[in-house]
Amino acid sequence: MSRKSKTRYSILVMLSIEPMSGYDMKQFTKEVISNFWSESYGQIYTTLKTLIEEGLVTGKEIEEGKKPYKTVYEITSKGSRVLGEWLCEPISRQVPRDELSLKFFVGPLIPLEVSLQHILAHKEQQKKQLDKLKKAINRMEEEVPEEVPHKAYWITGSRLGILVREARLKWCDEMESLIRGKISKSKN
Amino acid sequence: MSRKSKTRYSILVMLSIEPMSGYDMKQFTKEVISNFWSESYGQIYTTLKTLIEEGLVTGKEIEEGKKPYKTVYEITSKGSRVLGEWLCEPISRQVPRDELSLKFFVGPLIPLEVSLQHILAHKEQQKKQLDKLKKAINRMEEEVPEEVPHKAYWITGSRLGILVREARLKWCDEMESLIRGKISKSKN
DNA sequence: CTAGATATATATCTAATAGATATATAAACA
DNA sequence: TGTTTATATATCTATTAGATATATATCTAG
Repeated sequence: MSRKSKTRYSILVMLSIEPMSGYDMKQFTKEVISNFWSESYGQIYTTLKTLIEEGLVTGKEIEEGKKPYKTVYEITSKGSRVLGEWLCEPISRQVPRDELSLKFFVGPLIPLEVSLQHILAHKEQQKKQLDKLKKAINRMEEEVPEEVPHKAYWITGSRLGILVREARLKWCDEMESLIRGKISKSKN
Repeated sequence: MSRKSKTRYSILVMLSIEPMSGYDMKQFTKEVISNFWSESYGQIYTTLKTLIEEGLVTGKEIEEGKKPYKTVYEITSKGSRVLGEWLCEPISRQVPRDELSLKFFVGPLIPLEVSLQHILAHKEQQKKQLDKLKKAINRMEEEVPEEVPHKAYWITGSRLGILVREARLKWCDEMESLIRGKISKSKN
């Protein structure tokens, strides 16, 4: 079974929303789908080349005003078919690599004050992401017209991000009280 | 800033618990820390070589009975120091790559029956993991002696896995009713 | 008792990925 | 005016995922 790049499909997903340049795709991952996906330039530009060779995507150069050229990519009907097939395949597990959990697996090796800092930093970060997701849902509810078939999925998708971050925040509270308990015990 | 392999540190973490062979480490990731970490043989054996070169780890060949030799690795004091430094560094963000979310971002392109299958499969998988984690906590509470300083961290660590999986299960319910609603609408 | 499956153990290879950097122009800014 | 930020593409390397190869030992079902 030959492994298949997921970058291929993430590009097809993005182009199924609207035509974009490689730069646009990087922005899209950063601003719209950063909640659950990430791509680097290295992945985007090299994968675009193979997608064109395979006829799943076409690119045309565009010039607007004095700006330098850019290439806007579009998904082909073959590309849509390939995307459709992949969407129907079972979801493959995501490999877990949670650095926070790895570090606290040997929690006794971390000075208590540092442990506390780790937790507080994680809390802050999760809160920020939570806030961003809630705002995104509000914006979608107001601005995306009801006729857009993606709307309900986009909102529910953001809900997953919210629920997971709320869970992590709850866990941070548990870990924080474990650590604070150990700190106060150590002061006796 | 040169990138540093996280496999290095995951090996040091495992060896800080107890000496192990490469094979043991693979088993350890699969059975003990699969909740939040994963390593492949390719990573383990090649990284072990560089860790030995750097003096962070030593390996000695062992023979038990008729069994073929194996090499058991131990962390050195230098290794412990390096691990301790890494444990105090801020936690770097984990790159998000959630295939389930990516697919449902273009939910309208998936046939409703297939969407339902995806959700039901994910639900099943999360339930299994949840069950495994709950059992692991029970086992730890009973079998790990109170004097082991890691105990409270191990239990709280498993709690994170539980909370996150419960959140995902709750989301599955939301997504399931969205899809079932669309299915019944489509039958009118 | 024996063929096949599973567990122990190490090693290696390739495709995929993360993250950094290089390059160049245009626009914003201070 | 010089500096930073945004647009845009391209490329390179270290890291990682996943597969496969090899060999022995042990378990198990016919």
